[in-house]
Order: sequence, then C-alpha cells, then structure tokens
Amino acid sequence: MLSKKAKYGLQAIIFLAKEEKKKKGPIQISELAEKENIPKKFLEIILLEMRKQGILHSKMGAGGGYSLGKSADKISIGQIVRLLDGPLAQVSCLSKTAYHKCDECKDEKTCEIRKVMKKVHESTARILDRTSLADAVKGKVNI
Amino acid sequence: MLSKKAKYGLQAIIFLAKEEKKKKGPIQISELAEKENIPKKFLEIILLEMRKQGILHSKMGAGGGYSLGKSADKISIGQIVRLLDGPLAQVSCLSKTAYHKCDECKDEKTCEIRKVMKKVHESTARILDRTSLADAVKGKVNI
DNA sequence: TAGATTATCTATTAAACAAATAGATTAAAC
DNA sequence: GTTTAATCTATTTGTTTAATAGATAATCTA
Repeated sequence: MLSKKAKYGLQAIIFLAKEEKKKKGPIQISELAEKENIPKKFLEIILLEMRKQGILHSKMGAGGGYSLGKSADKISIGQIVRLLDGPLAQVSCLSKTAYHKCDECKDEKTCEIRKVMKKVHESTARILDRTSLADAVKGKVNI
Repeated sequence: MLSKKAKYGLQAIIFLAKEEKKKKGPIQISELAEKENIPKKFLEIILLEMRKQGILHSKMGAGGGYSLGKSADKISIGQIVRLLDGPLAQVSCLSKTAYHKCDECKDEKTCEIRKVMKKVHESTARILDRTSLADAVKGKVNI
C-alpha cells in the first residue's frame, strides 16, 4: 500500500502539473491543501522533500508558492514514489537504489522468494519509471 | 517491502514444501525456526495464521508438527502474501479482497493515481496468483 | 523601509504497527 | 502418567506514520 504521504504527494504534484498548463504562476501550500483536502502542515513537509530533490520549485514571500521543478515529462512517477515511500522492491536485495543483503538470506542466487519478487519488481519499476507525470495527467500509463 | 512476517512465512512454507517431497512426516516449529533462523515464538504466530487459512496443517503431541494443508500446486504465492501482509494493491480502491474507497478521493473514475496503480496491481497480482508454491520451489515464476 | 505574505525550520506528540518474548494450557503419543 | 509439541493469553519494546504548533527567514508591495 502507498502511504498517505506518497498519496498526498502524488495528488499535489498532479495538481501542480495541471496548473502549470494554465500558466498562472506558483500555487500556495494553503490553496493546494484546501483544494486537495490535505492537512496543511503535513503537506509542507512533503512538498519540501520534493523540492529538495529538484522535482518541485518554490518561491518565498508574497506571490510565491510551488511549481514544478522541471518539465512534467522529465519527472517519472517512480521517482516520486521512491522519494516519498522508499524503494519499490519487495526485498532489499532487489533494490537498485538501496541494495542491502537480506539478514536471513543464505544464498541470493538460489533464494526462491527473491526469484518471484524479482519479476514483480521488474514489472512495477518498468511501469512507474516509464510513466511520466505528463503521461499520468493525460491518463496514459506506459507498460 | 515485504514485512519480516511475510518473509518468514514464505521461508517456512517453502521449507515445508521441500520436506513434503521427502515424505518424512511433519516438521516441528523448533526445527523450522532453527534451520531457517527465525525467532521461534514469532514463527509460531505466523504458522498458526497459515493453518487457520487452511494452507498449513498441524498436529499436536509427540511426533507432531507442521505440514502443508494442501498440495503445493494448489497454494499460490499471492494467497500467502495477502494473508500475512494484507492486500497487494497500492491503493485500497483497487483491492478486490479488501475494497475500500480512498478517503480523499473525489472521483475514482478520473483518479490518475488509481489509473497508474491499477496497472501495477494487475501485473503484481497476475504474477503472484499464477505462481504456485510448487512453481516457486522449482524456481519457476509465471508471468 | 514597514508590513504583509509565504515558505522554511525546529520540536513535539499521539496512535498505530512491527517484531519479538514469556509463561501457562491443551492435545496426542508411548 | 510422562513426555512431546502445538496453542492460547498477555505483554513489551521500538519504530514508523500522520499530524500539529510555533518561531524564523525570504520576498513582495505600498
């Protein structure tokens, strides 16, 4: 399951991507929180994390707010989910972004669990990394 | 990520499936715990849950222990994971076994997050539901 | 330059969940 | 009736999730 954090983050960035098209400058946290029904303070934390990764851009002060940090077709859904919820892999020995040998595992080569989850991970990563924010907004999912 | 519970459970049932072939009667929790390096008391809980679902069978008293509750080709990996870690779906509105409307969601039909995660869920469920315990033990994964 | 606006930082909290442990009880075999 | 092994009841510890509060820093406008 996605955490609320990841869900809120996705909702927010999708909202921003849609606004981007209207060319009306940055959106304030409070507006975003209200429109998407997300607890404001929690949203602050989430947006900040995305900004630190460069997928969002922010501006302080009057007339400030949040906007996309790069073009929506350069942001993948996978990147967002990994950032907010951690690795996509079901077992850490499969993660490319955060590899870590499983504690109990005797032999990665013969581990049956790993073998099954490898397929799951591959198909998940494939979909999420190939589908950009721009695609998602259009309702297009690349398999 | 799989929880330790699910990982332990899979390790244990795979072990049992392999033993089944040797036709040597049930395996005791303590042996299982030792061979697979799983905390015994924790393993008890896990095995019990699987027994209650009918995928394991147990026998008390001397000479007792655990064995598969049905043939390994009638147990899917998906069933085990769902049992121990809950629904496979990334968002509850996609789960067939535990459907639940998302709190914040305005319209399921147009939700972009749902649309992407639907594909992920479909491919995950496909793999895990089509791969039986017997397959997994053979190192075979059905896509 | 003062005041308003808006993001950012530091800190804290409550509740839920994950992971594990301890001890008593029940069922079966011999 | 003693031994073996699963089962039940209860508790504990630590971590994570989700959220809130209040102070601070940057930017705009009048």
